[in-house]
Amino acid sequence: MKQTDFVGGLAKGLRVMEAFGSGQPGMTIAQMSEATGLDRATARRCLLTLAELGYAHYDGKHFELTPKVLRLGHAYLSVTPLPQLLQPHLEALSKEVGQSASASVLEGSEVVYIARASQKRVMSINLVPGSRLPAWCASMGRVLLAALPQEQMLAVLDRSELRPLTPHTKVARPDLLAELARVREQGYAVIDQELELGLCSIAIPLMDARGRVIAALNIGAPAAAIDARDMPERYLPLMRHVQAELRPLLP
Amino acid sequence: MKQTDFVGGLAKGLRVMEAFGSGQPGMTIAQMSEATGLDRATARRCLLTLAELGYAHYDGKHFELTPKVLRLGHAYLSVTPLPQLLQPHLEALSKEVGQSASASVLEGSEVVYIARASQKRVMSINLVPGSRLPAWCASMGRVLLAALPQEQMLAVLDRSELRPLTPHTKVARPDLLAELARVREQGYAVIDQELELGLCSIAIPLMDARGRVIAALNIGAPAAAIDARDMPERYLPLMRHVQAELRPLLP
DNA sequence: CTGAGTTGTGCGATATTTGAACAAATATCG
DNA sequence: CGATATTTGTTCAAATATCGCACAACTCAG
Repeated sequence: MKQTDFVGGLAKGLRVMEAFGSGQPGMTIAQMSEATGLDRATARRCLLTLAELGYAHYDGKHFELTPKVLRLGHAYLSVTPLPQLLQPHLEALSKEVGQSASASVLEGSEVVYIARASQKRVMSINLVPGSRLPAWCASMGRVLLAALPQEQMLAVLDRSELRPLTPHTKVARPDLLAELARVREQGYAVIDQELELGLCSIAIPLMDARGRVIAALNIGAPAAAIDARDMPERYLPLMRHVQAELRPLLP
Repeated sequence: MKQTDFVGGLAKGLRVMEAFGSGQPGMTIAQMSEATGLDRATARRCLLTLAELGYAHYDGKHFELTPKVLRLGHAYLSVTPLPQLLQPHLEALSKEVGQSASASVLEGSEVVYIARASQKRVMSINLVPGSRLPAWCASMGRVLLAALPQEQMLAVLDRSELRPLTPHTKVARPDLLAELARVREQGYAVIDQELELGLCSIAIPLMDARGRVIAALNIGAPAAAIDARDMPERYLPLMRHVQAELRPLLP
């Protein structure tokens, strides 16, 4: 890409907006400068611009994002067919099994939730469209990684920080590779409290009409409600049904 | 605000991102230029920058947003206490009454959904956090407008396009003012298919510890399931309970 | 009252926006 | 169907705005 085809101000402003996500609700200019690596003067200008446009609020000391930023995510959700198409299926599935159902896509080394029907909260973190989890230790992430060409899959693992999140987390690379091979083989992934204690989940890939994996579908349940080993038998048939139903609808 | 404290490139880029929301999933450079009023060259630079940063995808002809933009909305949702606090209450409420429950705030002349627990789809439009509806004809909007100082409330109505969305929509200004006065009086608003045929809803304001109205809570139901006139009796007690529970928790 | 930390400001150097002109692609019409 | 018209995408140099630094004003704690 040509040097002159890049709008630096936009890139910096987006850096600033993302930086709001990690930290306290209110950020001062200096904190923002620190968090983004931008010059203080630049961070200040970006923040003032966001405030002027109504994306942020400034009380003279702290800046915070306003609900207006939701417009941006909404600009994606409302015109992209995939989330809209999935949502009713997730709701039906969620109701049928009495557990939360979600769909996500792979972005870099993380899965991004694009639709979700929640039944009850079992995770400490609140998952909404836009939430992100490390791919290597989430059920949908495993499914999506397993669908990648070997080379890309390994590249993602290389970039990931394989750190145990619970005592059950598989972190050894050989274990992970074996697990991913098994996932590719059997067409589904099961996670037993690897991401968060007390949470099990099962995921399958969603293919488009040409057979390319474009998203993943999962059901999450409290470990207290069901043993992870029973999840395939209990949930897979329904999930496969949704998978088959959606396939011809995806372009 | 000082002229030099404004980053034009950021403002233009955000205009571009929002413009994706209204239209087809894929936008050409010329369409974007048209939609934003930016010069074609500028629109192109913004789009290429977004593509370079991974917020958009470019196939040589059409640009479309990627799920990465969800990060931005998520930056708001994940650090703002209000949506997080509300979500579990909405889910409990939704489950208890078997209908969808939502929360929203006022932004300009629109309500923005900040949290939602959906039970089944009754509206043709898919509501998610970030969705917007005109305040004057939505139940939560009426509640939030009624809480505004008279002057601001009138200003919002002046800016709104009072167009009937269904045969039931109240559009006459005197009717609306009388309705808003009643809403302020009784502390709740009921909408009977004014926004969409077949949809009824009831909303109440959510106050913070100091009594300021900061958001609204609603329950939406198909007109087939319940007569709008029965909603207060059936749903208000539970909603008031949530309202009272939340009030001391809101800063 | 000091001093560390933070915020606001002015300015030269640098990078970006602009608008028109050109090239490529697509649509229109005889 | 081919030629012309129209739209679209791209390039370039001049005009303009931004960047980051250094410094001043301010705030808050000890």
